[in-house]
Amino acid sequence: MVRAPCCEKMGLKKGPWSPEEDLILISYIQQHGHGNWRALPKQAGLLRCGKSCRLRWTNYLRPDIKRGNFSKEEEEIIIKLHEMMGNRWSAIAARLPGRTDNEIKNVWHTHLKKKLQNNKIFEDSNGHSIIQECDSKAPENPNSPSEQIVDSPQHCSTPENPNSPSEQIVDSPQHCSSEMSSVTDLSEKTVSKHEEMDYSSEYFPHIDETFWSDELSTDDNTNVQSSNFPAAKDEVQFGFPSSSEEIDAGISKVDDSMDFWYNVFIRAGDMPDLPEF
DNA sequence: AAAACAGTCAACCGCATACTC
DNA sequence: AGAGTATGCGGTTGACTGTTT
Repeated sequence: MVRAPCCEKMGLKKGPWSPEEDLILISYIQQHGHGNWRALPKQAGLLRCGKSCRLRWTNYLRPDIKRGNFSKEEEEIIIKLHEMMGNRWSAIAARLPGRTDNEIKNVWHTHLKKKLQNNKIFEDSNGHSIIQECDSKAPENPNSPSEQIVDSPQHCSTPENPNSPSEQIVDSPQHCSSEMSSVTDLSEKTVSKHEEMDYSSEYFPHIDETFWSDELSTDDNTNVQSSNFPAAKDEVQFGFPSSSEEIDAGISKVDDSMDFWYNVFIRAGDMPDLPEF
């Protein structure tokens, strides 16, 4: 299939976005929504490709994005979900309102992966997580009997791997308690392949079939008992639009959002003139 | 003080899939 | 049904910043 040319087109800007570009994009979407990303930059007067605009909007400018450091609870959720789903960042992001897949991916690679390593959880060559005793060193022989196969993303229940969850090698959520639980704690809860797991909602939200669908949007989390996700909805109530539908519909919440961004630019002393759309 | 190194994160790339005609 | 197009996604890159030497 022939792919349409995109950013390589001459004249299209790449690289970091300027505040002016940001405001133009925000302003345009506020007025017109983002029905067609490809047409958007031209109509908005941006020298960017649609893909770049979409990425900038979804990963940074979208007003329902929660900026700032991840809370411990959020980190725990990411770790748990990653154990279950592997690198399905968008699916993980769908469980963390206000966070983007890109952000979660970055956090995973920069903080959480290291955190897990510090807690002596290793991955062997097959992608299995291996927990090591707190006072011991990394396994020289990954097949040593003292190590336990805890989890492997490949073994998770996914549409591609239709085995029922009860048959999976999946780490129990309680292994990721607050403060990342000590390694001693982890090793005490040795997990073998056939050990019965506690999937009660006390530790983890109820998950139904649609959980595994990529199609879920962040505002469609009704199949998950969100009460188990601290810092979910309440923390992103700034009067910002909570869904793209609201934005598209031009609901008044968006105006609050614009006020927010205008203030940001004004404070920065960098308020550009907006073009007429 | 400055060079080297490490960490972080926004942005890009290319593939897969969904959608439209 | 199939070609063309749009969008979503995960992996990767590279610029920037902070820290160490």
